[in-house]
Amino acid sequence: MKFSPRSEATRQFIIETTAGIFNRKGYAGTSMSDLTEATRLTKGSIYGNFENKEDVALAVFDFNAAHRARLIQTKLDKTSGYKNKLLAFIDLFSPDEIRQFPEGGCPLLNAGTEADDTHEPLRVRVAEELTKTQQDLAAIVRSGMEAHEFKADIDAEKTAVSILALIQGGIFVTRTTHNGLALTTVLETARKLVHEIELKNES
Amino acid sequence: MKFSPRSEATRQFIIETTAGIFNRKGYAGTSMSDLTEATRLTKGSIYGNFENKEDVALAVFDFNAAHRARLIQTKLDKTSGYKNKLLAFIDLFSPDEIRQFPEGGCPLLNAGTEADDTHEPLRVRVAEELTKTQQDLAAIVRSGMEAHEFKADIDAEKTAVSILALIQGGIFVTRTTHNGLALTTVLETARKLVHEIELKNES
DNA sequence: TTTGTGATATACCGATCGGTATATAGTTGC
DNA sequence: GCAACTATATACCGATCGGTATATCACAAA
Repeated sequence: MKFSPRSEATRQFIIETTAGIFNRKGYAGTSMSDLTEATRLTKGSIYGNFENKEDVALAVFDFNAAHRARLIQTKLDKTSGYKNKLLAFIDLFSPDEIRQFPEGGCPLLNAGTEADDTHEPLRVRVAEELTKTQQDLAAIVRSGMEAHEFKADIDAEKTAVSILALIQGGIFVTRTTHNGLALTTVLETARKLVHEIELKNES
Repeated sequence: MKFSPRSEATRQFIIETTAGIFNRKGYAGTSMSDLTEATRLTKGSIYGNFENKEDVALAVFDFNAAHRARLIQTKLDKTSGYKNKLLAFIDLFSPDEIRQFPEGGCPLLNAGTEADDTHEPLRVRVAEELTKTQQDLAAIVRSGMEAHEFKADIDAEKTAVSILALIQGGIFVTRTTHNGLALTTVLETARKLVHEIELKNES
C-alpha cells in the first residue's frame, strides 16, 4: 500500500514551518511534538501528510537545500563573467547576504555532520548537493579557462573543492565560536584563490 | 549537595568506551541505553559516576578533544621549523594520519555543529578548542615571521583561520560525500597557503 | 437537507526516554 | 570471620517517544 498525502497544501505548510526547527535541532533532536507545537496541528494531521518522522525530515531537508540552491543559482544567473560568478558565490556568505540562508545555518553542514554516521538516506542527499555545488563551481572555472579569463592550466576541481571547503569550514568556525570575523577572513582567502587563477594578459 | 564520582577508574572506563558513540551519534542521538550496552554496566553504575547524561557527554567531549589536542601537540613538538610545523599540522589530516583521530571524525566539527543552536555549555567548550587551535597556528606564523621564515607582513590570524577552515571544511565534505580525494585536494591548497607566506631569501 | 468525502482532531498504544531509590555484591580493616 | 564501607545491579518512576485507530469536522454534490 503506497502512501499518498491528503493535502498538498498542508504538507507544504508543515515543511515550511518546521524547516528551521530541523535545521537547528537536527533529526534526532527534533520530536513530533516540536512539529505539532510549531504548526499548531495535531499528530493526525501530520501523519496524514507524511509517512513518518523520517519522511518529514527528508522533505524538510529537500526544502532547505532547494532554498540554498535557489539563492546560489539566482545570484550566479544575475552575474556575468566567470571570475565575477566565483566572487559572487563567495559574497553570498558575507555577513549581510548570509542572512538569506535558512535559519540555523547551512543545511548541508548541519544535516551532513549528523547524518554521516547515523542516517544513510539523508547523508546521500546531502552528498548530492555538495557534489553538485562542487561541479557547478568547477564548471565555472572551466568555462572561465575557455574564455581566457583564467589561466589555461588550472585544476578546476581543486579550485572548486577548496572554495567549497573554505566556506563550509568558515561557516562552522564562525557559528560555533560566535566570531563573525572568522568567516569574513576566510572569504577573503577564498577571493584570493580566485584572483590567483585569473589570467592577467594586459601586458 | 555536591556530586562526587564513586570510582574514578569506572568513570574513566565509561568515558573511553563511549567516546566513539557520542562522536558518531551526537548528544541527542545517544541514549543512556547505548551507554549501558557499550560498557556492559548498568544505569546505577553510570549514575554513580556521573550526575546525568549531560555530565557524561561533556566529559566525553573533553576526552575526545584532549585526544585531538594531544595528537596535534605531539606532532608539532617533534617538528622543527615553523613552516614545517604548519605543514606537519596539515599532514595530520592526510588519509594515513587522520585514522589516529577519534572514530566518527573530528569531535570539534561533530559537537560544534550540533551544539551551536542546542547546547550552549558544549558549544562554549568546542569554541574554546577551535580558538585555541587558531591561536596556536597564528603563534607559529608569528614566530616564523620573527625567525624570518615567513614574510614580515603576513596576517597571522588570517593564515591560521584559513588553514583551520579549509581543513574542517575538507573533513566535512569528505566524510559526507565519502570522497576521500576532496580532503586530499583541500590539504594541497592548505600547503599552498603555507608556501605563499614563505620568505624566499636565497637570492 | 441529506449524504458522501476528504482532512484534521482526539485518544490511545507499547516502547523507550532520562533518572532514582534501594538491594546486592566486593573489598578492606579489624 | 565479621563488620563497615564502597561500588554496582535491580527494579521501578513519570514523562515522552514515534505511531495509529477512530471520531469529528468542513464542505461539496445531489
